[in-house]
Amino acid sequence: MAKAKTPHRTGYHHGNLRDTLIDAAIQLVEEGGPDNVSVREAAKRAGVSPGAPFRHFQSKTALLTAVAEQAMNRLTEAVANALSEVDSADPIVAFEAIGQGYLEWAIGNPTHFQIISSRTLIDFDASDSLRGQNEAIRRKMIDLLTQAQRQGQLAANADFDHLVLAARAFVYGLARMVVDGHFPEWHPSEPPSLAVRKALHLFISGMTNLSEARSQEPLPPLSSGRLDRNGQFT
Amino acid sequence: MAKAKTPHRTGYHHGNLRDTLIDAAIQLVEEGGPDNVSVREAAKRAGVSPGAPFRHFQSKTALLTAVAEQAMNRLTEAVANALSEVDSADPIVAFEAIGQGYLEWAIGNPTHFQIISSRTLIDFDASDSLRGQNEAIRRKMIDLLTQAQRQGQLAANADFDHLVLAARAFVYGLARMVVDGHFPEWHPSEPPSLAVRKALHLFISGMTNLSEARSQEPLPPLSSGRLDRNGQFT
DNA sequence: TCCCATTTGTAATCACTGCTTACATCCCCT
DNA sequence: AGGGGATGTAAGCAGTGATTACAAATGGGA
Repeated sequence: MAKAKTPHRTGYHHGNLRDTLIDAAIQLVEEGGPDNVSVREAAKRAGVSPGAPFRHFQSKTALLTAVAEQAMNRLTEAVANALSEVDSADPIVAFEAIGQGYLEWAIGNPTHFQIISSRTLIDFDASDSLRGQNEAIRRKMIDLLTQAQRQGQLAANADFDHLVLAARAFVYGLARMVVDGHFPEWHPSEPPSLAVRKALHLFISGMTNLSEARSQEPLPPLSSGRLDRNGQFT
Repeated sequence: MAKAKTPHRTGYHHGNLRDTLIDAAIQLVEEGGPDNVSVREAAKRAGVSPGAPFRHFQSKTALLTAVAEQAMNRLTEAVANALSEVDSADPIVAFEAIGQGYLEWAIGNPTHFQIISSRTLIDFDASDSLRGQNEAIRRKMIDLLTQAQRQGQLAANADFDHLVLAARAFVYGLARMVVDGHFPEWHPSEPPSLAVRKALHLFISGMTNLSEARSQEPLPPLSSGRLDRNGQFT
């Protein structure tokens, strides 16, 4: 946990308000999702006036960004943990483990997942930490695919950029479906944690068996009509 | 558009406030996303007092649900349109077209996509229309996969449930990545509309070339440690 | 040791939100 | 013609993020 070493409130001054506010915000997030966080309530829980937090955070967004950074640390940790438990030299197995670790964390921490995935609740671009950890995961994925290619598990002309994009989109989509509550409509018959593992395994299987022939076929044309901003074809 | 046939305001009564409010809400959504919608502002634009909308919508959620129903109509239309333009008997081509139509609509109408995908802004379960149209698309996907199987394009023991789940997750994930603004981090080199098409094609290729052997391998084990609600392994 | 600038808190206030209640007005049906 | 139900208004509640002027505590230099 975000150890807030509070040196006892001395009366007027709090002592460690910044960290205490982050902890309060985390608590609020866990109780009722990102929308349950209000600066006032965080201040109240820290035993402080409603205006005090703004000495430490320029805005509510800044507070939630601090929460996101902690959440991202834990996600990175979970992924690293999943990787370290792989007892195989097969890079594809490791690749799948990343996805599995990501999904387990997202499903186990849905509200934190929502926060790090949002670009309206937090200021992602302003955080070196958030951008850096995200990029680290992406690099690891590319590394593993490169290894797989060297070992002949991927076609020599495999399209890494789109492969990584596809893998990320797939895992992100699964996580969001669970978190957004879309599972009842799309897969009611099984607990999400299990269905997600099976789907992931299916995806990895498909990825490694891409025949060069079909994947090199020309793309189907765009729909002839263009979409206007109301979704109508014109 | 949601033709609000307004029979002239007679002075006190509005005449067609319900539809007018929906239109105003749509306008607000298009201007600044779902968060830009406020009941008061919709009322103001309809030229009516702040309390009036509550005669027609029990809550803000109910108003947004009405917006979602209109958006869903257009999504269904876009998908149907994409399907009708397929000039091939290959069910896999049609399957890809559904994904392509979905993605084009989502990218072209990001805020409407956000609304129909949310389960907090709207009351999805309470709307027969929303549930029905969603289910119709899912059925169509299963139909096409069934045809593909009959024609030998999918393994005889193909796992339809998880295949449809995977396809849906993949397309949903791509759409959300675009809409949520994750593309700069994951695929900065290309316009999303193009990258998305390529990734989709890659996914479809992988799906149809699933070797039975690998996809029937046992699942890798769950991470040995369990995740607590803070994302820590215990 | 004292002093004062800096840091960190308070109090009051603003504009905005969703929503409710009591009351006014108008339309339509008998 | 008139009354009942539908639809609007006015006023107001509690809660929000954020800003401002002011007060208190802290700690480093003389």
